[in-house]
Amino acid sequence: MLTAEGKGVKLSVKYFTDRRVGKDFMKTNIAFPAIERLTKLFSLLLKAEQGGKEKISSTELGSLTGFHAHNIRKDISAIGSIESGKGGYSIKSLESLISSTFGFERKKKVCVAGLDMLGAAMLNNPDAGFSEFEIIAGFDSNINRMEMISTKVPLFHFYKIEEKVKELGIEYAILAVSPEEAARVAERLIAGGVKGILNFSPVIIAPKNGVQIRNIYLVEELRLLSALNATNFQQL
Amino acid sequence: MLTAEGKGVKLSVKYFTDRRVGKDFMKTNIAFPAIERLTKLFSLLLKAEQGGKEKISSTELGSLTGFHAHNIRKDISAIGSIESGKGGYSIKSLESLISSTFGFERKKKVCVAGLDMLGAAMLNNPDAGFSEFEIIAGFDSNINRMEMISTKVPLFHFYKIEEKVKELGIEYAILAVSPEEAARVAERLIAGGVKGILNFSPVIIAPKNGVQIRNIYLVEELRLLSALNATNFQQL
DNA sequence: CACTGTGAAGACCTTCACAGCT
DNA sequence: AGCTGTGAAGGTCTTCACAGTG
Repeated sequence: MLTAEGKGVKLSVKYFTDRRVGKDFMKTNIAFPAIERLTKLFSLLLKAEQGGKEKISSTELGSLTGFHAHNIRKDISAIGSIESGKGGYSIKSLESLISSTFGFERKKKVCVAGLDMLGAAMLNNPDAGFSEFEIIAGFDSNINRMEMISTKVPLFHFYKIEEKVKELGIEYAILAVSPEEAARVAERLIAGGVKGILNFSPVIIAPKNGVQIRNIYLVEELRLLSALNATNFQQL
Repeated sequence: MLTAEGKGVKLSVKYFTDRRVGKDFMKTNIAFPAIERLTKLFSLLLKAEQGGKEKISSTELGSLTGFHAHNIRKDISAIGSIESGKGGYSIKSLESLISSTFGFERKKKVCVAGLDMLGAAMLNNPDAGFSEFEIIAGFDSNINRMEMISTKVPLFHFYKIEEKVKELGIEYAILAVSPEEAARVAERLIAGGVKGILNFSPVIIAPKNGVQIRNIYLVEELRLLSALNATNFQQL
């Protein structure tokens, strides 16, 4: 719940905890880890709802996700309060609280840049079709490769990125290109106006002008797993 | 990124502080976020070394990664101390400090389970070849599909997972199967003795008996990007 | 009375400031 | 002089405990 506690600007390096709304600074109490957890809960709720369930308690959610029930309640109370009673939260209300807070109801258009095997696999990812994300374009630099890909999604050359991203209203991009191309292609996507990039290329792309970036680098993820083992790190 | 999974216990090398985990107090020294950052630094150092550089300062590392120099120095000092002088850390020494702490020198065998487009792309990932990870087997349930895949890596049916993982000494698995198969296949991999799973299937697999798991779910990653935008969240 | 909601306490992580080394 | 190394301080996030609620 939003409290109108007047507070100064705090620019911590990783987080803005205070959000400016109009003239006032409103404490949102919503932290990055909380956003991550609530996003995971959302996927879980969709599944539970399909199973015909109507209510679910923080304890149940906890054992399904591995998060502590305490933490889940706190996260939920940070974004609002909802119908709850004997068996816990109403799944429908919780779902719509999360989706309205984070804008999950709205459909969003996505493109894939880089159509080697990994990119082509993303282009045809069946899972995206069941979500609010719609993959509506693919880009590559290699005409021959593009001709060999079988897909219903229209494909274009890299030099059309800016034009098509604007024209089609693409908001998010999945990037799967060679390390050499990554920075240049990312810049074109940003110039076109995407708001976020999921980067699977083996290069770190730094966040820029409010464009959200997630870098997912296969070898680094494997290294992290092995580092966790080497230090006997125990995930809860 | 981090991460909600960052809960846990660690074995320490030097200075011990007590950390509470459940009811127990365990010794701890190196934190999850630090392991993540050091892993990223390692990839970066490899690249810098190829460029012929010999020394690098914490400030330089900071601007390349977006981390604060303070934080980087602290992370490094948590795992040991090394040759440093005028221009900063010796790249070679820093590299070998990180790799010996986390066991990155040792070669590790990896398999891919699930050979639809995404899995097949992982199987042929050229990047893995330049790392300490070697992909030496693929598994699937569909014989026809397996015959259509062109690769040098030997492929087997799911029912051989336990046998082959043991026989070949496979330590890590990349999982890219349907949501229905995910849990069963993961159990077979664990029964065979893998120590970590990188799960790209649209299902959360919970960590179990010290087997490290990273769940990377395309739609959820896109949702996180859009949630960050919806809350005006600013990354560093 | 089984559940949520939440201030307060505490664990954890980052940042700071400066001593210490080269 | 330039850079690292690190206790201490300061933020952030999680956990606790119990009040509040249908």
